[in-house]
Amino acid sequence: VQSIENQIRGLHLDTHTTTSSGAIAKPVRAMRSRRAAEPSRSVFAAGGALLWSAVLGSPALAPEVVAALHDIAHVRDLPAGSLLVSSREPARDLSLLARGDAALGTAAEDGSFQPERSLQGPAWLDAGSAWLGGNPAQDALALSDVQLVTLPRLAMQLLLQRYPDLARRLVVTLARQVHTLTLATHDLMHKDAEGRFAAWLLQRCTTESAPEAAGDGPVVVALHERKRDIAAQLAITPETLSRLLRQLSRKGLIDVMGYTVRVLDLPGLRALAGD
Amino acid sequence: VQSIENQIRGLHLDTHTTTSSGAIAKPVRAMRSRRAAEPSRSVFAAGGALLWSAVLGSPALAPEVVAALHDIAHVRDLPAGSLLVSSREPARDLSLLARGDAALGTAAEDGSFQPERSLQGPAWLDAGSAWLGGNPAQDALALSDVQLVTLPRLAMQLLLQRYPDLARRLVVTLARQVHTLTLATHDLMHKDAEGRFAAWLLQRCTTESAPEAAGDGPVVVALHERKRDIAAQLAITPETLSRLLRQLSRKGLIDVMGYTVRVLDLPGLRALAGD
DNA sequence: CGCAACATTGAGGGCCCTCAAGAGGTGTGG
DNA sequence: CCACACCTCTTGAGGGCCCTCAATGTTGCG
Repeated sequence: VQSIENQIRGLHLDTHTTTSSGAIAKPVRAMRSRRAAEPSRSVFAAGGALLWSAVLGSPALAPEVVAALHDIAHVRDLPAGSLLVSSREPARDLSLLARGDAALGTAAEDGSFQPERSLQGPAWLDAGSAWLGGNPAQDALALSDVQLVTLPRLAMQLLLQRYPDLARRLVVTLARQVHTLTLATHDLMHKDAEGRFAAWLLQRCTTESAPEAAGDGPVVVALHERKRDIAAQLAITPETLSRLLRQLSRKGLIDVMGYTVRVLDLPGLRALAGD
Repeated sequence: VQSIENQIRGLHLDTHTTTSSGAIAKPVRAMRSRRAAEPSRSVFAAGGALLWSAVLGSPALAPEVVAALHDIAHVRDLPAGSLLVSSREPARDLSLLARGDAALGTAAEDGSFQPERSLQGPAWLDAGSAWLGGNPAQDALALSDVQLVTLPRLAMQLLLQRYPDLARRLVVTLARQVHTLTLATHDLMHKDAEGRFAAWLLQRCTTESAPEAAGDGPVVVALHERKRDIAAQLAITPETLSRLLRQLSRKGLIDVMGYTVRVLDLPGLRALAGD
């Protein structure tokens, strides 16, 4: 249980870190920073096509569909710390994050926030709750300045009627969420902390270093979030994560330098991950 | 880890139990039984309308949509123990259970099966994987003789194009699954065994005794599955579940008689469940 | 420099799993 | 009909994993 201010502050710890001395000996924290320095054109630059293909699938949407989505979308720029989705009021819109970082979790009345999952860049915040006529199951908190896009459910429903391809993509989006959540539940039920962390690391390896060109010996994973947030995602305490890092490092599976992890033994990690 | 035969056998333990002596002193196991005694007309009796409204929502589907679904649906009667969905091969169909009981979980090569969730009656087995072009995240095992319905993804996609209302219902179905899984993940991450069991009991109270007419003092919950399966759903061992039952019973929150649980203190249970 | 937050490390303890034994019930074969 | 195998549930003893609490080191900031 921690205050929102703390979580935000953590993201701005190192706005000018790469300028400092050692890039090896000291933790190189490739946090998401310096965002304000860039112009705000964002994903909407190309008329929004980039945003929609990022969240609705790669085969580009028809221009008229993009235009229609653009018509019904409400776009808002919100500061870090904003509550983007609240489980206390009925979900009337589909919501997605066009730009910035956010955490899904549970917000308490006292202002604390328990993160369960973290999101970045263009990604859905909640594509499902609006269809159920109830409240979202999770809250969403902006960890950086963000651009929030909301799609009224009723308007979206009309669009689905008109553009069957859009409906198919929404189905795929939700199916992917079901898949991800099913795997997450499975891990929580059957794997211990070590296994879950190994699986987490492996996923970071594959999704992050897509250009797996260079000698695949030591894969380097940069931790984009605070370790306590990683721990929260794995449902363990920061202390346990710290011990796990040391433990795996002692076994020679990984090499930890601050916020940079070099994976030395992929098969070994896979064995720990269970399957 | 247990053999499939054991799980099946467990369901037929008491085919003629209600005829026996004491309904109070002895465990009254209202298991799903005597199914073979009933005629096999099943949910498809009324032209399938019952089935589809059960899995796709209450406002009845248009007759032509029902007919179209019926056209593309493959219906199979399978014996207990059949593997209904396999995570070892790509999902080409949406699959649902028209009749019977099944468990979702993980099947190992040695024939053992780790259940994670149990389903009964008309219910979706897997409405999502087919859209992803990959393998299902879970296996499904028939616990009783079942009627399996599969819908080829391609044919389904054509139907979604023709009938937008059908697309909307599929979206709602998937959204509901996302909601359920999100809550399950939350419980696993933040609640201990006692809290998860309390939450499970409360859900059984509300979904089961829909006709909450009679004096709401002692709510009676009948355990439809083996306790070891309940334990598996809660990600605890049968031993722990047994101890939990005794513990809650000693506290006066519930009263346990075999497979019948009387809930004596709903507010107390709610407090244990956390929220 | 002092403060605040994060990460790390150690000590202690609680929750829950593992292992083992026993009771009760059911189906099977002698 | 009874012995036997087999399953389930229960109960106890022991132990491991991970949490909690506390102290310390490090880094960034006013």
